[in-house]
Amino acid sequence: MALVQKHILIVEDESSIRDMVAFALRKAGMEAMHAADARAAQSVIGERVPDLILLDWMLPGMSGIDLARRLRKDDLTREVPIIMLTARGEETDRVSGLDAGVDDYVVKPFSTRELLARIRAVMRRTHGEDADGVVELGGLRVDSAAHRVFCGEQPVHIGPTEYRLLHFFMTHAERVYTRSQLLDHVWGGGVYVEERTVDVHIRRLRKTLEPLSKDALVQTVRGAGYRFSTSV
Amino acid sequence: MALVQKHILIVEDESSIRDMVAFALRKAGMEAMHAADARAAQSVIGERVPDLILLDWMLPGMSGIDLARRLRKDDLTREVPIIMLTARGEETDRVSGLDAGVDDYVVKPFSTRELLARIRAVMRRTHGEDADGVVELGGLRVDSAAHRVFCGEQPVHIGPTEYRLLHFFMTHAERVYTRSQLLDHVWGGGVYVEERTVDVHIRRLRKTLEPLSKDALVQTVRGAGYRFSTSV
DNA sequence: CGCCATTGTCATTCAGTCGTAACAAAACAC
DNA sequence: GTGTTTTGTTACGACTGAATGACAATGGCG
Repeated sequence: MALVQKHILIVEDESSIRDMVAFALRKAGMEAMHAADARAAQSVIGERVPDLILLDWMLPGMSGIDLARRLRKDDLTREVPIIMLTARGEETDRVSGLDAGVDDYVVKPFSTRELLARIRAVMRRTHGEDADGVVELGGLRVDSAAHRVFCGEQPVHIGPTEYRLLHFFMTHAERVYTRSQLLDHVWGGGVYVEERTVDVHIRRLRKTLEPLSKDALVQTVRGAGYRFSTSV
Repeated sequence: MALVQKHILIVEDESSIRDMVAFALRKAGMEAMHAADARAAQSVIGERVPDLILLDWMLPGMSGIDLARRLRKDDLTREVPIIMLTARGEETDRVSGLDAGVDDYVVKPFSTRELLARIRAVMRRTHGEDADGVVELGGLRVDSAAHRVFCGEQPVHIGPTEYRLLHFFMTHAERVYTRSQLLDHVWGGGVYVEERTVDVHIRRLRKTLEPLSKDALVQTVRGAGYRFSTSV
């Protein structure tokens, strides 16, 4: 966090909030980018993919949720964590937000303290991937630059979807994700795929990890979803 | 909340509001301290640092905002959550308040019910269950993000219903719940299930806690129901 | 074009979990 | 003490959700 300055994009139409957040972010040693609506956001993202996006729920034109969904569809932005800014009373819509693959929520009005805490929490969670794009966890190593997986020194052959799934898991370990969330994060939002398909790819992922006896890392949480965890 | 009485400081110049709030707080089992202006507030805080501060926006002399800022600077009071009381129409100024690190807002006129709800929410957030929803009690840890239970570092295998039951207990400890209440809270209202079913799940919960010798946390209150308590 | 890898879906099998009833044990009232 | 009420415990059938394997469709590549 201290070494590499994180870039945060704020998508918010109210300039007062935007300025406040930008000020707080800069004071916390992050680089603040901003956009007033979805269209502007997309152009900003086009120039530089931010490390995290703060997204207002209600936006003129395309809504925050729609933008989130769109971002999840794009390979370039699929992995960028999104924190939604919602007004009080909109919390009831949480479900649809989580379904869109949003990482967290902050309800307005919020303190900059809370916002920063959430940002740090999400980044910690999403962390793992260092500068070179190498994640190492539970005896596995994913090199996203080389697009390869290693177990120790031994390279592991893995299919494209299983690779993305594993990569997502390793950068979001110790947390349950529903099938729907996995579809959003790994497949990209708005894709028309059966939820049960996730099961199959979990199976395939486990099968490739089996000969390395690393299949126990992918855990089933009955009634909830799946989890990647280093503790049995 | 029930064990340790929380001290709440009300900084408000209108005595009518002050009294009403103080009355509501005491009825809710909290200790109310009060001050009419910033200077008085600081002297009260000097004697005892409260667990939460209710701060009027407009105060004679130093404004609430300034006081909040000052409290945030002091190491002793930096972590004390602050809820701002604002008159309607001042909401536009929210931004500057949020920047001062205020945790929440209540707009006058407010109901004591809403105020209490906000107080509890802020306390839950800043104190016990915060950020990702980790509850720790009696040597057990429930991580709702990971959907997991730990005893120390050791993960505990637990079924879905037992998990929900334990989670409810740990977030509502030191209090008896009837079987009917447990059914409402853990099973969800409108489900028709025999009351005695609760017994069975209590049994199952105890069984999974037994090998950790944590089963004594789940206590029977004859004629009333069950209770989760850290004291034997 | 034919081959192979990969993908999504389905049907089937499997395993875990649930609620209930039945009986044993404990606590209580008298 | 006895009788009654309340709770503990176990076993079991029904059910749900997950694992698995097979299959057809797709698409890249030589």
